[in-house]
Amino acid sequence: MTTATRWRVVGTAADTQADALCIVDLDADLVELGRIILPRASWPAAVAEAPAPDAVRWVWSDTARWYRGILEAGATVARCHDLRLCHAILRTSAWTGEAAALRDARDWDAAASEAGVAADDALFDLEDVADAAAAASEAPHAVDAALAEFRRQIAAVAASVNPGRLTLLLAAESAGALLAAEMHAAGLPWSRAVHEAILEEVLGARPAPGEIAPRVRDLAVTVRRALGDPTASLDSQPKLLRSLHRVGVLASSTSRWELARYDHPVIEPLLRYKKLTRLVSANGWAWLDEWASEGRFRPVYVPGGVVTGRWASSGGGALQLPRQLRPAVRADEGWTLVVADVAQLEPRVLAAMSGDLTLAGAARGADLYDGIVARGVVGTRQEAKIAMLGAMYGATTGDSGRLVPALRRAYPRAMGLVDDAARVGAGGGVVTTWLGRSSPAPSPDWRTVQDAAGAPEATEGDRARARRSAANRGRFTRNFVVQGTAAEWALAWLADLRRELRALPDDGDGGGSATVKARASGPAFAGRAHLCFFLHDEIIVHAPLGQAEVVADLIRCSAVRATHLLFGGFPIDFPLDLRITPDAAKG
DNA sequence: GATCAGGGCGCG
DNA sequence: AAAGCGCGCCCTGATC
Repeated sequence: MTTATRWRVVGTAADTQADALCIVDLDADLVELGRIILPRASWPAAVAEAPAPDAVRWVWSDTARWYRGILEAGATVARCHDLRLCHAILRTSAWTGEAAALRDARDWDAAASEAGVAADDALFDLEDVADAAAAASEAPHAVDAALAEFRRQIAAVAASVNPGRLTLLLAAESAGALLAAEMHAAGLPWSRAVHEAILEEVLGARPAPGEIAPRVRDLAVTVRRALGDPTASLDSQPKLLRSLHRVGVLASSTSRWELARYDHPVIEPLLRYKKLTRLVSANGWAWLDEWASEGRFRPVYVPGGVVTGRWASSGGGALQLPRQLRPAVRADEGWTLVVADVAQLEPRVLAAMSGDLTLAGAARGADLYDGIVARGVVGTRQEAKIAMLGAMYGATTGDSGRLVPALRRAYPRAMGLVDDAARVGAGGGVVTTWLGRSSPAPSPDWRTVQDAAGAPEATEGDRARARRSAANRGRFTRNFVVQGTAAEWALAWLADLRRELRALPDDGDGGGSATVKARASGPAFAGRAHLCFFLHDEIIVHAPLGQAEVVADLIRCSAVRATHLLFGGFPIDFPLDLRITPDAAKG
């Protein structure tokens, strides 16, 4: 039996020319087994040809930086440990042990991922690294810096309050980093023709550069007529507001929901105008030209980009694609999409993490809100939804605030968890998700405001300000525990599914156009079902037609395994809405 | 000319 | 019909 290498740390090599890399093999106890130096050009090959690739966990400073070249070379890796992302988790987690050493490692706080920077920069482009600041930002990428940080992190987890859960979190976060890079490389299949057809239907024919789309222009005329001012500016909020005031619409803002309350001939065309100009500027022809080429939209995902642990995105508004344009997400010929989203992810997560068996009972079956109504807690599904969102967001007024007490009576454990989180946050404390991600400590400014309110000479204004900012922070921490744990469930789901999809056989049947066209997904994914989109509680898998049913089963099984991984035997369902469809239009 | 904050709105 | 969490992006207008 051979000794399986568990960890391979990669970084730039010290004391040599800048284009040399070093790989350090470690055994399971982090004992160094050996080092190799190689030229950077052979890095992808070194990965692709490593023995027993699925037994290796690569340890590197930043997934976006190290993985891109591998993907371009047509290879993938099974597992990694992303030091930058794990550092960010561990240095703020309330559970971390021996955290002082991590906090002293300042290089790692500053290290920004390459994911967000220009994608066309060459890997390891050190040519103009002349000044100290740039050199410092390179420091974490050196192999010995990476190795030292890795040892600090392993020690911090081992000495933590809950090493098991933190280990899960770091693994899930790192798997997410791999997936983010892979989905960028694969791209979301995007039909330019469908997108153009939608634009033309809604806006009219594509205008010449500098011109305004026909429907927008016509609507602007209508709106200006209703305003009694042929030169009124519709795109400047202050000017539009003044124009509205002149015709008797005394709104305090020009937001849609406020304008909708006024009865005036200008309102209807104005709201339509706003809708259309939004489509033009956010996802119009310019977007199409910039973001959709070769049948793919390639957003830059930013794992860990949100404090709660959700992903963010950069460029193209990947996480804000309007439902209107979803039909443009279209599988290649011979392929299909498997689209799955979780019904009411956050309240289900809340039920599980609070151990609220009553709420978990209401959640059994397809619709949690119907379950709440069936138990007589509130009257309608809509009320159940509003009440639940209000409870998780901290609503105090309106219908939502009025309905929350009913929920509190029916589900004291679940509501107690979010109420506690709010109380802790309002008092300046830190809250922590199920797997160990903690909210940031309050800012010095926040503390100053609270302290000022406690001083003897404080005014009523000081106290009101402090109450307001305490309540704001309470709503943030209230939501943090739920949103953050939901993000953890989703990551566990993704990571498991990714592993399952990797095990599928390559559909390399050479079947004509299907294989040819799917090449847009890049060499690593051309013949095999792969994840191509992720949005908080929804995934899309791009799959060869023949694998669709298998993929659907894998998606369901992964959800079950993710639930078990996080919540053990606690009886909570996470039902999926799942469909196999050539396009991602929402029913 | 570049940058920033606020309003507004798309997504969950 | 609504006001309560987390984002990114576009537009405008103010400011350097």
